[in-house]
Amino acid sequence: MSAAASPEGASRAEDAGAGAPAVPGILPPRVRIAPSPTGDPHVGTAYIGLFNYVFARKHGGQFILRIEDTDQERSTTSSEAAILEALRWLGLTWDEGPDVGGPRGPYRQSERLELYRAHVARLLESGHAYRCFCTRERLDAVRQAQLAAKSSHLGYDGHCRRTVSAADSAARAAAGEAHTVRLKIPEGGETSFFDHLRRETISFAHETIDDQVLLKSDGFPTYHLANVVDDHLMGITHVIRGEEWITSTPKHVLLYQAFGWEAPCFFHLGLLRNLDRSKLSKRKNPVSIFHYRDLGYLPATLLNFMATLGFSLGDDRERFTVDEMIAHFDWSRVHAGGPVFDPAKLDAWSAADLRALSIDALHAEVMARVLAPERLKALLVHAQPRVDRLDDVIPYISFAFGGALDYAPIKDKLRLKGRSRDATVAVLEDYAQAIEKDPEARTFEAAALEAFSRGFCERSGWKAKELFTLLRLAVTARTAAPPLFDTMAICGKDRCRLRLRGLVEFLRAEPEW
RNA sequence: GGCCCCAUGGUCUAGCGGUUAGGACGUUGGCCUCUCACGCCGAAAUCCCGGGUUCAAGUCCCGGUGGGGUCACCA
Repeated sequence: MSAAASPEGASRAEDAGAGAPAVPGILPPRVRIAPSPTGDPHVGTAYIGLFNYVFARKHGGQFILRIEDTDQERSTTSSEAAILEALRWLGLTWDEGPDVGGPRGPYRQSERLELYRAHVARLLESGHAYRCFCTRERLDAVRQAQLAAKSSHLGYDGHCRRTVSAADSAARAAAGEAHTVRLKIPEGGETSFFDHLRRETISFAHETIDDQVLLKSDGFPTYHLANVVDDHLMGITHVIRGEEWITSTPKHVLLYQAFGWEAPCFFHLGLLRNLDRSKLSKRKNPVSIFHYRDLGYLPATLLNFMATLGFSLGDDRERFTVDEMIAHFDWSRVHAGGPVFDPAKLDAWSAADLRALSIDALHAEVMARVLAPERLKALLVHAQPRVDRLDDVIPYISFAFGGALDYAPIKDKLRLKGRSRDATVAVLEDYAQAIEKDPEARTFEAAALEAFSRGFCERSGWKAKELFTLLRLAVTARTAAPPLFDTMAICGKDRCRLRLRGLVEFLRAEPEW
């Protein structure tokens, strides 16, 4: 097999002097982001995307969007569409991807299954991988035993690797027995790779690496296999991703070696954090890109803010454009620590950026986004039967705008008969959590929300009337509003999520009743 | 718990052996002003700890501590 594919005219950027090259790897670079379409488009994807995009633009390379939809359980086409929409909104345009195509497609992993199977066959043949016939039950039992024994290494015990002969393995597979294919990690020694952001070699002893499943029993590849095969076939020269991947990089390196391919250069960026320093999560912080879009941040503000989370121009300027970031970009200017995503600072910058707009530009933004005709009409449908004068329309529909609400004026209404404060808080949290897990309700369409909510009532023991009243108060801070589910749909998932959490916080600060 | 990563005010960062440790958000005092906001001026607040290297350490090395990640037929 040939070495890593190099784009035409590619050259290796080496520093003539001593030490590491100023720009490692093959130039111009081909980089990618590979989001999994399993939920709302995440700011973490945008964050990693920004650095990939900037690096590609800096050196005249290509920025590729690849959809990693190998999880049949969780991947949805609507999520994929949302990712594309969100990245487009931010202006992180890709050169190759599932929508625009490109020379190394297809760019959706579910359309590349044959490729993965063929490559797995190669590994099986070369002895770098083996079939595993262990059942879920056995795997669970092994894990439980390891946990109980407080074993320092958790992971597969290598049962099929040791006990199933090559002939047996092939025969059982031919007979149609369900199995996975695992990577055969070498027994002694270690595997290391150079992290070009940290400018350091990171090593892992083979004993600490699990025999990773490469091909699931449903015939779909896992991330590790698909990622390596695709990065190679797509000519990816630099893998710029989050540091949650550091521990699996040795598996990837071993795969490159098994295939006889040259591995790309790795850069692992720090993970975005909540205020409490845990990994950014929607429980504690808005993480959907749509949240930032729908609550009215300018893409340039968000991009600039994310850029400063790890990158700096090198002087005191921190307000800069993506083009300025490209002009000044250098890996030595990128910090490896995981930064806290502080919404207060984003808000301050957003305020400053809005003030810097001309009135005409501000007007255009408001008309296009806040008062977009479709959105306004959807609200007018509900305002029409309820207002007496045109001038009352705006105050009436005001619940659909803005972020957090003040619940102090309706404090007394929140005391539902027979429901304690804690029970009220609990039901709000349960509801918010359950809605994320429901594939229908997640779409936030009125009918789906209603069906879900009625079902939720049955499960939780709350009457529809009392729960719906509570939700109306949470979402609008009013006792009178359009039908609840229309209201929620129009306000949108992110605004509702924000307000539900806002009410929980408000109630927690109240004395028990 | 094993392994791995990270470490400058509360937060994001500048610093790349010698600085009164700079900027921004936040907090706070004041000015401006019909209110608020903006704007302007000021203040408090940081090099995690311990060794080592060096004439000299926030800066280099080691250890500790703390935080984070990861240990799935999820990515």
